Amino acid sequence: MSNIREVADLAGVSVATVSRTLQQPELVSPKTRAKVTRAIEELNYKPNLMAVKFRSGKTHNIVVLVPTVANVFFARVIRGMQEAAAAEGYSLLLVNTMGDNATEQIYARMIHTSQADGVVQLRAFNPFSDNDADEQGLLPMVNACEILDTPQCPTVSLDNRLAATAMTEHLVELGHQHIAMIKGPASSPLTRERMLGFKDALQTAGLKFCEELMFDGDFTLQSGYDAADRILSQSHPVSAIFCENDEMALGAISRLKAAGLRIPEDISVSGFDNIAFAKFSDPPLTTIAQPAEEFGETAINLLIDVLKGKAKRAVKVILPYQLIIRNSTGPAPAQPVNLTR
Amino acid sequence: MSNIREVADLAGVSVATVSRTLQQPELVSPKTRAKVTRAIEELNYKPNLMAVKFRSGKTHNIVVLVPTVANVFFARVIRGMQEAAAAEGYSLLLVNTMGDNATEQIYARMIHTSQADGVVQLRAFNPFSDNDADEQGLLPMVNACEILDTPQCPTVSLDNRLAATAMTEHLVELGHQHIAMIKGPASSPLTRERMLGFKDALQTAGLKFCEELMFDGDFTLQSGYDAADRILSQSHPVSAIFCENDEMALGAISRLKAAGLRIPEDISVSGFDNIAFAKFSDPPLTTIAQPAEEFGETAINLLIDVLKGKAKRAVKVILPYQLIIRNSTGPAPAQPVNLTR
DNA sequence: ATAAACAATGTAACCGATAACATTTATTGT
DNA sequence: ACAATAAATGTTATCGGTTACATTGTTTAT
Repeated sequence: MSNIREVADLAGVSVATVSRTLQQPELVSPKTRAKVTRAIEELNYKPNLMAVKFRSGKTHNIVVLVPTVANVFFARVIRGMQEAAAAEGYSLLLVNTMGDNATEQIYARMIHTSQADGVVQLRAFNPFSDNDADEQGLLPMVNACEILDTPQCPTVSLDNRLAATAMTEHLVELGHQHIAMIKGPASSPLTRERMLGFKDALQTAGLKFCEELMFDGDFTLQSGYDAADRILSQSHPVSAIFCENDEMALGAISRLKAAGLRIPEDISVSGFDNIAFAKFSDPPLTTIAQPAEEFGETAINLLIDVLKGKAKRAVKVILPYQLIIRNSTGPAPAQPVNLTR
Repeated sequence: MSNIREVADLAGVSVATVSRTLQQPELVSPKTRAKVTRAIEELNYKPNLMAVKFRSGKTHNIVVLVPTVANVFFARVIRGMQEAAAAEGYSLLLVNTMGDNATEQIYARMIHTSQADGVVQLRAFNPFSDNDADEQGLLPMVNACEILDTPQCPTVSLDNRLAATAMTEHLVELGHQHIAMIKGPASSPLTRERMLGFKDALQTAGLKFCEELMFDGDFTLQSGYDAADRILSQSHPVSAIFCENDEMALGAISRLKAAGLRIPEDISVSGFDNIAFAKFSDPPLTTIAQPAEEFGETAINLLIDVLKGKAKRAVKVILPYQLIIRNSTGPAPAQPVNLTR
């Protein structure tokens, strides 16, 4: 692999001239430029960007902490990030953290070892909180999707509380009075926010909130299936289930159908995220659409602003949601269906 | 950010000693080691890995060309790669190429600019074929999942032809004689291989292959839906549809149900990949399971072997498939159902 | 006691590009 | 024609580690 010196020798100029030919060609005479260009081609010279990055102290790498790349929603977010990063000449170091704090800390530390310039965190966990407590909020990080309670960095989020309220109102308008909820992990702020929105709507509607109708899940299909199973074997009446994401909704529907229930005639089910599968499920899923790609794009652009020093750290972007009504939700049955059969 | 020289000064030793304390502590006396360690802690020194990578010429980065991270199957492959890479101290530079050749060439070239050590390509396209034709097969690349026709590098694949034969035999055994196929893009070798396997099985069973029953798709839900739509509006009898992946199968099922057809009583549908949704669809999908994570893991390990110079380039790993029979396939109806109603 | 062998540490070149500064060459004005 | 200025090019320190080689200090063997 040839280096800049070999090119300089072959072209009969100095290394500075070669460097200038590539960086500021207008400073080099056309004659010299031609010589250099020829030498570059002859040697098939490609600048060693590792050297450039080392010297400049800018890696143009961004570490992205993703809880699970296998999640369809995150896959869309990643796509948005990818495009925004490419447009600005940045590369993404994607890390599938499986929600493991230690893993996130390790990878976030790549900015300390000069392997990356900044971090995008898609989970409500501060990977720097540990041993760099003092530096919190000063490190180039952007938090998107699932937001920290007291973020010191720019954030990109949805108003989950309001979105959950909108969904709940939709169910209430259909006449549902006994609404169960399949939640995400208790540790997730998303879950707390969506639950608050759910409660808000119930209160407005004059319905009472029932703790026994809250079921735990972990955003996977299987957990939705299992939660539905628990719903079927308890005694409270239920005419609708508000699931905190589409995967769990689809898992729940699978279990409800296996029990012989019709959706939405016997029981309504709603999701959250509007993943591609939502439109093609049977019945198509009522859900909340999030601008996933825009989450990624915005997060990356904010981070790049931070890196360029031209962003205020207090930026909090809130993206719009959209209630998508399909056929998995319908009017509440005249009288509660017996779930345990 | 402190550097090795500051540490050396504070500890009262030379930079070489600091370096050795970190790299080969056994060469440093315990007394000195303690001094250095203390200085490192005091300054919160973290080696600049960019400098290390630059000096060593090894980036420990691997470029991964993924057609779409949004594809659930690839998401699993990525997860496998991630784990294998982390175990060996490598980072992944994930690139969502959208199947664009130019994009792939640009990113693959990162190994020329010393930004990455090797490439994992998940598509049947040689990103080096362009202007580096001479070097083909000499560059550190591993091709997985969708394989080049004449690969010059190690590959990891499934025997797609045999898997498709197994699936087709399953349908034939159920009595299906009029089997349609929803294919992937014609450019994909996967499609060619699976079609060959499909033909093999038909021939063995003494059934004739019918070109009119081949429908194009692009591995997305929507394309499966659209293809099913075309199947419904043509005149040949069809009692089963072999879809080349699960997404298209789920899309097709959605359309068939909308037409009032029962699955599998009226028409059977099979998929390929066994994504998580396959188990929870209605009906659960008969499909071919691929060890997705193992694809990723094997690809990364092969590449690392290549990078270490201890792998022969002719390695071709073939991973096992598994026919998963669920309820989307069933006995062929006694007499062909009228599709166009 | 002294040479030989070994352990511990230091010195400085090096990786490849960039850019501040120095130097040479060309152009302009009078 | 010659100084003044501008344009083009060259020289070299620098980024932060690693490591070959040199040097100094400590044991061991005879």
